[in-house]
Amino acid sequence: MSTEPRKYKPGKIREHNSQKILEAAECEFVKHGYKGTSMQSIADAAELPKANVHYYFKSKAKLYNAVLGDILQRWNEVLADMSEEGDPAETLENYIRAKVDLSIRFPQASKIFATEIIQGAPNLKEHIRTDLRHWVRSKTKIIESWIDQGKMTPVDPEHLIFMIWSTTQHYADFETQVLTITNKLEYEQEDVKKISDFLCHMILTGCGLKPTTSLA
Amino acid sequence: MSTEPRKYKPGKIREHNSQKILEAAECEFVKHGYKGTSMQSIADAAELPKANVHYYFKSKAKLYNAVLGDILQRWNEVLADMSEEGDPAETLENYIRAKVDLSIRFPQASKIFATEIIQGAPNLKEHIRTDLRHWVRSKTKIIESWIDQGKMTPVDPEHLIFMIWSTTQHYADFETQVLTITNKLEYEQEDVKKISDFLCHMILTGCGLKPTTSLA
DNA sequence: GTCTATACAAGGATAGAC
DNA sequence: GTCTATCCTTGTATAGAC
Repeated sequence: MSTEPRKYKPGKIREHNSQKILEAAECEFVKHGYKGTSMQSIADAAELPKANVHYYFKSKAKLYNAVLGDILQRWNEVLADMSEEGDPAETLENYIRAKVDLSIRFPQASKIFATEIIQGAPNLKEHIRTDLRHWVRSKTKIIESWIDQGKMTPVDPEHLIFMIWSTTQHYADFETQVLTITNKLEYEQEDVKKISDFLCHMILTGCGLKPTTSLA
Repeated sequence: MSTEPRKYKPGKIREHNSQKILEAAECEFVKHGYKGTSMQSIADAAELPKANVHYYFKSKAKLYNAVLGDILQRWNEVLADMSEEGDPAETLENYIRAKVDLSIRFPQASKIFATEIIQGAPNLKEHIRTDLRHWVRSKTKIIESWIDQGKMTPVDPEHLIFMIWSTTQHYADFETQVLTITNKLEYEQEDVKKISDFLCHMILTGCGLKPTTSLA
């Protein structure tokens, strides 16, 4: 009877539940870290029995790695297409704005990534040593070529990248501190613009470049 | 017999053990977060029985708060004496160098502080809302007065402070990532100088100021 | 595919011997 | 003051009913 006219397609429920679990897990891992998070609390947040979480993700470690994978994927969408022929000011500004945007929109992702690295990157060390290092190498080469072409002030390209990462991600990771100090409940559109404009001004000026937007 | 000629003064052992526990706890809390750290692992790291840790610090929560207190105290040693009459370039440069120095020397303190804020600052919200906010207010006033005096470019003082915090603390919190990408095992003296020089150049230039040290 | 019931280990905390 | 033995809770994981 109830087996013939299915309300949902076979994989539909699975997909839906998996997604709910992943979102709940992301939220819990942010608040208590990997070891500090229990499968029970994830199940509660996902409104599913604990055994269900195990059924879908086998173990806590596998679930955590699934969450990390999701985050890295989102991260990789902002890979900044730089080229030696491109304009440094425009390229850097685009990258900074994209990173700020990502930090404001997905602070949780940034927070889990940060926690993972703070704790010594036990699950990401390989990714950093290979993928991320290569990405940085390719970008520093382009920045060096810009410098050789006299397009910008000679600054250390690696530290420039670290500066962009640290300043943009700060608004996600230290969200609580920033909002509390500025006496706000959440970021507004104008805050995002102000932050991006400020960071573009500071970083581009430091590189001897002229930001397209001036400060208020 | 053994009660008369004491080898150590009464409070001596207590002080020594407390210190050992605090150091061990700091180390464990960095690696696994508050909830993820067990009293057993702290006791093991301090080379004492578990019950001893409870004897000295009553509960895990109290021990964690003791660790946080220690960190805040160290933090407050770098309060940067700014004044409206002072020189912006010199003042900012001193502050940046002091912060980099602290990050390199005590990365663990920075990491615990970062983890605490990432998780929503459950134990530090009050401190941020009162002490830290007041500190920031007093500094922004001074920076604003520098701007009014035409001593520097008009940039948002709050975001300037956030930039100094984020860029300097990055070298502590994201130590693992920075070292892995730059293919190093640990920071060397010349790295510290390079980082400080770079940050001073970028931040001061962005403020329309001239760093005392030029880039290589 | 879903969930209840349960096995078994680990964690926080304390009583009480030394 | 120090530490062993123990209590009770919570955690991960799974077996087996539905």
